[in-house]
Amino acid sequence: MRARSARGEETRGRIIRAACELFHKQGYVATSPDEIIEASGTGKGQFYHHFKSKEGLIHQVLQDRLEAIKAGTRPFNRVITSWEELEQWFATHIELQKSFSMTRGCPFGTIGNEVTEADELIRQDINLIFEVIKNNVAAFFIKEKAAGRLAMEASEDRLADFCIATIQGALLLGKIKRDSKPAEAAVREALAHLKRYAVTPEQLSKRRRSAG
Amino acid sequence: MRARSARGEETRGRIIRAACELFHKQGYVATSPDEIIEASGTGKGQFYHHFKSKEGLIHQVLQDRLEAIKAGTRPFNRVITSWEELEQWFATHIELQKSFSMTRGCPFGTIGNEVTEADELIRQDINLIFEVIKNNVAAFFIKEKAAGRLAMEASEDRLADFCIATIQGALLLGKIKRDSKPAEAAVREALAHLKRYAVTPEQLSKRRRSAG
Amino acid sequence: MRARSARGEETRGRIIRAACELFHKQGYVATSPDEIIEASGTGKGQFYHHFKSKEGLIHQVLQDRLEAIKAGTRPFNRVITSWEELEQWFATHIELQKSFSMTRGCPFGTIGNEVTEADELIRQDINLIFEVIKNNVAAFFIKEKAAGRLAMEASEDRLADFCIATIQGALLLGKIKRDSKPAEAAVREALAHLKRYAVTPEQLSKRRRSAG
Amino acid sequence: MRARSARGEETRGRIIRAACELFHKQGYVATSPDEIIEASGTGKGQFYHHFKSKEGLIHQVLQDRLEAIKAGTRPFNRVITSWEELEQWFATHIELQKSFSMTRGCPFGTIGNEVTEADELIRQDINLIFEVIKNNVAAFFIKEKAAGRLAMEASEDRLADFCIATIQGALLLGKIKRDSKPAEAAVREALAHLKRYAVTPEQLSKRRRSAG
DNA sequence: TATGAATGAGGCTTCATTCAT
DNA sequence: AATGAATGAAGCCTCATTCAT
Repeated sequence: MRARSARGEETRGRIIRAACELFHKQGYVATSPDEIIEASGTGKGQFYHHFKSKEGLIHQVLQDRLEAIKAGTRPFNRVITSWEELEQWFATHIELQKSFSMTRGCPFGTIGNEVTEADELIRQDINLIFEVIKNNVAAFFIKEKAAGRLAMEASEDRLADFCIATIQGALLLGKIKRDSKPAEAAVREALAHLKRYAVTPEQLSKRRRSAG
Repeated sequence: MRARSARGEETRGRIIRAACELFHKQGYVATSPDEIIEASGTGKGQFYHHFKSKEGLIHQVLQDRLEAIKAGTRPFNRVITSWEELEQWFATHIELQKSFSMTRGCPFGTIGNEVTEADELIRQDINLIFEVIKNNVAAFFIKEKAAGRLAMEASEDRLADFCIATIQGALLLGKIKRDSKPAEAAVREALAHLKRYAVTPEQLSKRRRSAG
Repeated sequence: MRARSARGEETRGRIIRAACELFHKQGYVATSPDEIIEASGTGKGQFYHHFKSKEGLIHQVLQDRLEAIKAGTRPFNRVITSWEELEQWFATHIELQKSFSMTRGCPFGTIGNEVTEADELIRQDINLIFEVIKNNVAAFFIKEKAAGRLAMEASEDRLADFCIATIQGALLLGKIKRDSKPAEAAVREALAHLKRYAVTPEQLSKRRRSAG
Repeated sequence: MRARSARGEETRGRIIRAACELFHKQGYVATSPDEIIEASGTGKGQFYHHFKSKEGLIHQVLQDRLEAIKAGTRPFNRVITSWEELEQWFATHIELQKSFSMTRGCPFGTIGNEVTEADELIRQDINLIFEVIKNNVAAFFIKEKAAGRLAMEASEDRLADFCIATIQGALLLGKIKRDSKPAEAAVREALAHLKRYAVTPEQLSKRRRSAG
């Protein structure tokens, strides 16, 4: 594939960023190409030059986000290596929400919530993003289990789903109530639950001894 | 105020029901008055005869739902009197979702997720609905605690928020994945957590003895 | 014709008064039956019970005004018997306009200005009203001339048209400028003109002497 | 700002001209965008591409007229240099009205008559147009006075307001009566009044001699 | 690559009127 | 006489997209 010109790439990026911001703010259904064009400071033709349709743009926006998530540079998708970092993972989401005065939910949850049976492609894009995020969380539990620091009865997969569900639900609650407390309460309980699966060093050594 | 004529009331009801169904299916942003009019088999003017605007209709739809919830007749807002019923409360939500082939989320979560800063009135309506639902869940925990069947350190309020968040997140996840398993996984973990706060009869009698 | 019931007559009157006020404020094109119904505190059916259509109502409103004008009770259509009263006739119009903070024109001029070729009936109603008003003004000039107090070369008819035109133009100007000064300036010049036709008592006695 | 494409400019012009004609014929309240679109042979979107709203279009139409008036090319806003031309100024208005079989008033008066408190911007546009027209008339009186050909007691400003009011009133009367005679009568009286302020050459030379 | 003109379907709402009670 | 439900055309405007330059 021929490399796009720097100029074109920049315009494309501006459109994607403007769209991303607007989708987070008001969802994609409520966001019109005109609004994105206006916000990105481009012309009408540029929009359809870079994206074949509004749906195509949404796809590209999500691809873009997926890449960023895979890169793992953002706080909420950094590799989790400790319980503390898991705690931070939850906290970061709520901090983001607070930074918008509790008026927005999760950027991906917002989009996922909007999809209908007609938006199958978008659903798959969102699904992929959630898959990657989930795998990141699951990886931590897998690693912990492998190290014997997680109770045998814990299902890493289930715990990851539980994490995703809790944070999504917490953010939705926060947005609906315009209040961070219920979101924090939910997260607190979720963490309490997760930590019960953690095997402490003492338990671990005792277990090893008896096993030995 | 004099009672509305049966004729008008029926049309109004048809519009509300059609709207409710469409909002659940595709959200209120993506639903046009025309679509509701078509679905309810009314004329264009009737919509604006009964509701002052689309926003007004959304408000009425939510008022209507609120009344139904307060009445407590639907499975997901019936009074919860046992752990089994709590479990059922979670299950009912997922059953509803399954009945729509996992293509929809929670009717209220869907709406709540769509609200922007411009829809403050709707946000408040949704908030009220969640408040009522939460109180119903919280009431169970309060009752259990009063009976000494819930650990002292459990916060009934926080547990209720946790329940709401978990089920909302689970339904959203289920919709995005078009799969009930992750939703069920999340709910299973949530229930496991909640039950840890439960005090078993044996524990209870032991505790009473030592207290006596 | 059977007399209408007092109750019905009252509703009819309320509608006419509300319509009259709204037509003056914003013209009849911009005024909807709904608005009139709302302002008169009636039901939808009453409107079409008393008037066969919006146009029919306009006609009735103008008939109503015509009667009032013929009765000659309002300041701006009282019989004019002196130059002072003519001056007052002009002033009254501008005072009315001032009482609405210069936001409205003449109630009849406003309607007359709106008529199109499609509103032939309304045009005739308005025409009749202007005819009666004009005749009232003309009557003064006729009386003055008959008494020898108006220059022979003055055409009573033309002067009356001139009065109507001037006051209508003045009120329109006042409304457009939201300022009474230009309206007053126009009226002042008009009066200056009219008075030049007046024959003073001295001129009159001199003329009589020479004629005798 | 870069010049618009010839293509766009032409469409825009067609819309403005169609609107102008319709506003004159039936006022702006009674004229719908659809009607203008139809008359200008454009598509629906073009209307809102070129004008931000119906009100925006009205504003542009008036701006357009204002420019034309300032340019002074049309008969009714050409520079007035003699009493004969002033007479023509009045006559031209009535001729225009006659060309429409006495079914229309002044294009600007019609619009000015329709404005309500909600149309403040339009009112200001119309006001500006009347200001320019008035200044043109006033300029004649100012010039005449400067040349000593106008009575000292004449107020140029007041006379200009008087001219505007008279012609507006005359046109309204003409439209309401569908007859040019009352309008002509009013104008004839107005001119008679104005000419009384004129100082004839004989008076002028006599005055100069006595002053010398 | 870039601009914005053009298109027409559709979105939300009001209009004027008629009908049933 | 009175109420308000019903109707569907129309009003103003935005939408998503394509086309011409």
